[in-house]
Amino acid sequence: MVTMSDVARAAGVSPMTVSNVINGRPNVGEPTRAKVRRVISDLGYQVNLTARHLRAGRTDSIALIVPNFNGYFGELGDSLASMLQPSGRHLVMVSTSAQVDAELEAFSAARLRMHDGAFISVAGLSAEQVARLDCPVPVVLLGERTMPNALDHLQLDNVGGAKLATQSLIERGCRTIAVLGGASNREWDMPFMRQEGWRIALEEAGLSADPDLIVPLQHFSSEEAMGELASVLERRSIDGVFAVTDTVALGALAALREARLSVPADVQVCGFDNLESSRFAYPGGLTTVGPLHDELPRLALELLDRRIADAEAPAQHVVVGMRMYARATTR
Amino acid sequence: MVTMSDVARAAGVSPMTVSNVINGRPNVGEPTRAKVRRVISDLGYQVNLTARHLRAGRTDSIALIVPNFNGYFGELGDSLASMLQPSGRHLVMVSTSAQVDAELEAFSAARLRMHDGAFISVAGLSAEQVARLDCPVPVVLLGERTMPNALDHLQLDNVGGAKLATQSLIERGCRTIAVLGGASNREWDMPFMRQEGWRIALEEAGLSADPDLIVPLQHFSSEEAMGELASVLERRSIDGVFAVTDTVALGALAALREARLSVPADVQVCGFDNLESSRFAYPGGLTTVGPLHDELPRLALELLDRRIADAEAPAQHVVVGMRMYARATTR
DNA sequence: CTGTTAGCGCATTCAC
DNA sequence: GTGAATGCGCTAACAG
Repeated sequence: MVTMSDVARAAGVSPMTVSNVINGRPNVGEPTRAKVRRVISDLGYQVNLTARHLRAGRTDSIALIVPNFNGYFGELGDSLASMLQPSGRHLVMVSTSAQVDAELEAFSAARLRMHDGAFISVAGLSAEQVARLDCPVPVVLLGERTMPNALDHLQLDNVGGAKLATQSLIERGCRTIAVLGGASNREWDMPFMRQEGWRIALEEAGLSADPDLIVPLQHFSSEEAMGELASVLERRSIDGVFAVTDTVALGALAALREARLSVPADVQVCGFDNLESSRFAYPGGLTTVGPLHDELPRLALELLDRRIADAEAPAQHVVVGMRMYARATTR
Repeated sequence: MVTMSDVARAAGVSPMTVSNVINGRPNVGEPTRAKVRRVISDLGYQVNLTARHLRAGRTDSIALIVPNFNGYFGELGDSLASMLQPSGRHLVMVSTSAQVDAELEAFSAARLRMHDGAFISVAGLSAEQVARLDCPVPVVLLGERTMPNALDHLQLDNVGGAKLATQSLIERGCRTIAVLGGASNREWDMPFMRQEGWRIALEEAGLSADPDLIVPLQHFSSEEAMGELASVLERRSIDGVFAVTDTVALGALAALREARLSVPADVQVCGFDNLESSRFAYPGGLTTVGPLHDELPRLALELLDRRIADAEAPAQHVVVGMRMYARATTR
């Protein structure tokens, strides 16, 4: 491998001058600069980013650490990547496969230090585990869960969004609304918060939040959702489904089709997330709730850049408002 | 930050002994090992992976460099990430936003050297540009394009898959089949190869490959696909659509719905990729072609591990066979 | 079993 | 405008 010293020797200058040329520092004479440039390209020299990082402490990379690459997080990654482009930084996405031990490792100080900053989305860790995290670089939490600690935190309005979704189903005539992907425990995690929104909306409308209509899921996949809703449909009749994610809603639509129920005539469906692909779901787009387009990545980047600029700034907790995207799975 | 020397000093040993403990090397006495372990945890020490990389030349990370995170590549990333888990390696995904300059930078020796190996999916670079790539670590090309060079290369059978898709539409009665996302030029890139499969299938069946039925796309998004197919439907009638990706097919289904055409009665649709979510598309899953489940990531990892084991092994070009997944968008 | 020496490739500091 | 010295934190090779 060709190093900076090799270039320096070939150009008849010191390594430091090569470094100055590469980093565009001013105090190098034009002839020297040109000479060095030539040698660099002749030798095909490229900086060793690892050595630079060790020495200068900068990587120009930002990490996005999430439970999986597909669906919601993939879209988020694409948005963030394009937003980082102008500043010359790179987004690298890392998946924890939604496993607690993989999360702990990916969130470790050692791994975080590989980047200039990180967005981390916690799936399995408890609030206490997150509070114990040692973050050697600026970190913004993209959280479903409520995180009682000193990190910057961007959170979707889970309860509000779920309430909005459920209310719109009620307004459009639903009376028996299942929550697909409801809570399997009492923790304030994503399923529980979205279920809370469902419960509150029902109760405010004078309807009862029937526990029999809470359908917990393990993986929140379309396939699992389809199967679980199918079992519900075998034992009782419903006229609305609030799916806790758009991916889950996709499975719900499939189950309803199998059961020969018409959407939105017999059963109305509302999702959560507003995925790009949801606009193209049958029969003319999935009704769903979500933040304004690109609002979440924009705010996330603002939080991170603020933290990078001032490591001592007080931690901010920002809640992203949700709005309705009424499409064809509701009347 | 606490370094290895800090730990060594506090434990009354040399840095080398700390290193030996951390890396689980055998020749450390049990009492010393225990002592060092205690100090490490007391001080909250964590290895500096950058320094380790500089010194030892190993990162335990594999890069997956792709045009975007969403859809097909997101699914691929999830598969590869779980396959790498057992060997203790981590997948990091990097997006080039499908831009040529971003691709050149992401594929640069400097960036590749940050990892123990890389899977790279070329979107914009020409074969000559790829041939000039300087790869300082093992690299496997995941390519649509035919790449005439010395790198290991895993390629979908684009022509064969497209032919299979088109043949199945013909067998099921289609006579006027549009290729949505066809070629906009004469290069052997993904759209051109899939269009070739379409052309060959038609001609083998004694049908003509009408250029008017070739619908080029720029971004291969559902939205663009929907708009472009809508214009086609305004000017002529068709009874089949071969969409060059499942994402494009989703847009096609939406356009057909808007035009009040029934799928599969009036128009049949076949995609390409077999995305997870395609199984849940209306009306009972999208008919599509794709490799066997996880065959592509499995073969890709085999190629990479072979290359890691033997840098001098001859380059392999592997073509992944395609099969039909007949679902409800065809009769 | 443990310690010493040396250096990975770069950039900060300061001298010329 | 340019160069020499120094060290970021770690580990390979060897000495004891």
